[in-house]
Amino acid sequence: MYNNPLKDMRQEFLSLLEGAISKGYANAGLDPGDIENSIVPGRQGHGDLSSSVSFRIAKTLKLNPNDVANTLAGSMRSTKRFSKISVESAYINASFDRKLYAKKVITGVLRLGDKYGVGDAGKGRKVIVEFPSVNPNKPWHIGHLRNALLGDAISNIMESNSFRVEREDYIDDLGLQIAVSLWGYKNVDSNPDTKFDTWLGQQYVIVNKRMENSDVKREVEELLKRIEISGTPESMENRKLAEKCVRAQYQTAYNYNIWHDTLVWESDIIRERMLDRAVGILKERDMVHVPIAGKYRDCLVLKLEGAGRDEDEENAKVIIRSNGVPTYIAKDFAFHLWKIGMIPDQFNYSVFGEEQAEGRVLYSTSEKGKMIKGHGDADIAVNIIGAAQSQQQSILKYMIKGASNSKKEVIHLSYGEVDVEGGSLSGRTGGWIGEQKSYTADSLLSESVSRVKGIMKEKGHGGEERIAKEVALSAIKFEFLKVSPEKKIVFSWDKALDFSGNSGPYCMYTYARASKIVEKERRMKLEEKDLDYISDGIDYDLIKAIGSVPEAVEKAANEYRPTVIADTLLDISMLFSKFYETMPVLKAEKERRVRLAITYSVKQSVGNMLKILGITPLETI
RNA sequence: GGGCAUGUGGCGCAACUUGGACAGCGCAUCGGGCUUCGGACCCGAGGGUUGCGGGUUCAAAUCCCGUCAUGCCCGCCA
Repeated sequence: MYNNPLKDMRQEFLSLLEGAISKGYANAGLDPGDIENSIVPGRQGHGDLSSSVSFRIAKTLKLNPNDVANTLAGSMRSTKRFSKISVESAYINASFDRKLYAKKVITGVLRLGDKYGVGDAGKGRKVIVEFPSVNPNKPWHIGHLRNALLGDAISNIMESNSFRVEREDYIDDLGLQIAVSLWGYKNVDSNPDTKFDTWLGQQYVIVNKRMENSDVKREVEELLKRIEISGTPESMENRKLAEKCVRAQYQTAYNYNIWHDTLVWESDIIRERMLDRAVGILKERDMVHVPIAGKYRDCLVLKLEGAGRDEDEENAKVIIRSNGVPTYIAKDFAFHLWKIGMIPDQFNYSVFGEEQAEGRVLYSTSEKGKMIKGHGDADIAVNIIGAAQSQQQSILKYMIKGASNSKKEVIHLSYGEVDVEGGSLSGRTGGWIGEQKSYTADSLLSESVSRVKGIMKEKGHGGEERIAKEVALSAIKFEFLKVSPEKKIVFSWDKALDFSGNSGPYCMYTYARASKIVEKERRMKLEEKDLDYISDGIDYDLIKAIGSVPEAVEKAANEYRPTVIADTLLDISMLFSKFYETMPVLKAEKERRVRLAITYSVKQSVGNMLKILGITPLETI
């Protein structure tokens, strides 16, 4: 069911080492972890796996590391999986038996197909991934897009490790920003002349300026109060406006092949009185208090580490304001307790909007829907959220830790903001609008598609819309996902529209070329004698790279880093290009069958990994 | 003032979490490959005191201390 060739080899090497060490150097006092960590992939010409344990042993026992290595290598029992174990500069280098290893990798891919790479680390556990949670009064800009792409990729990665995944989007339909938009909608303009979210976002910038007028400000604040009370006409108008905007935002999401399972509305958290329960828990655990004097008089304030003197502190954290209105973090806290099952699911759900791809259904919390089992109550809650909110998130984590005694995990996957040259993408001041093109996810996609069409034309390909779109998506997604999340990105159109080099289209091209070769072979077969025609060159390097795919998938999940997938994908793609250049497949005679099998394995691995990154592999581009 | 993140050839990044053999890749530059299975490709060359200074270690881009630079956060906003 699962296959992890490299991990198996690593484990076998580990047990060989352990055996030898327990025979000769049991007194060195090594942890099994030390030995495991000493194993690294072999460098060029130094075998396939290497261990540096001898240094460690030599150190504690005051011996010569090279002697230790030789003794260890000498006393390791021989196995058929390793063809050679040698010592070089005190490193113990193990070479795989090429034929055996190649067979294991290739037959694994042939057998598992689309499931090659899948691991079982998350079996029986559920994870909720929250992304991108854009305020419902503006379009997704490229910063939100980064969030969404990360969230989508993380979700796929977790699924590839057999976790049950619920993809969630939190809609913050309360608060000042939406009150401003609603006020504008009622008093300034309600006739959109373009896509609704874009129009509303532009209007928000204009109305925001009017807030400098104190009469307007007062009216908006009045409106805000009414919105926050469930059941008022204003709250219903507000929800309607927000839903209209969210529907427009989801057109963007669908265009990017991004989908969710659940939409959770902040106003529903209030209506369902989940907040009361959450605050109740804080009170039970004695984590909050109400100062009787000072700056925070009559507020419900969180007791931070320096408990007892919060009322003197400048930066105490308010949970409920003196006027009784909860702050954002209060609602987020309640939401998170729901995510990890500390507050039972009492939402009603209804189906939201048009159907998503592949018949997936998007449920939305709502007043009128019905109870549906299966939402919330996860073992791990992953929150994809901008680095600017790290401090807030650590307070949130502190609250959850204090309120819960379960082993459930809340992960804050923080990513660096996306800036544009000389500015930020502020929603309030309209930084996202740009000078000529807006920095929205929509315009990035349409610009990229027309760029791809141009390239296709140059190369004499048809320029089909569907293909151009998927290639453009591959470029955009790969570009964002190959950089570590914590790094900030400075966006420029030149860079964004340059698809050369380490790019999504390069990987797509690999997939298409491999597909072309393999397309006429209905059934891949591999016989024992075919293995003789694997050389010690690029063909074997390719096999090794393919063999490392399952480990990459596992690592990506452990570290919540899609980069690991992107790197492996590039690795295989680059090796395949070299292979393609130097080792003919269809024209080969004796080697034809192995090379076909290798090519098929490339296609399968690359395809599987592209899908994990949210990219659709195409056989023709 | 406190906190978080980042700093790697001209540019964009990888390797840092778990210290291991010569710091990888792409762009740009220069020089090659008559498009044989798809040239959105491949091969070669030049280009690095991994911000700086200490320390730990057989071994440091990686760990520790200090320091500098840049960005962000620190509201009864969300």
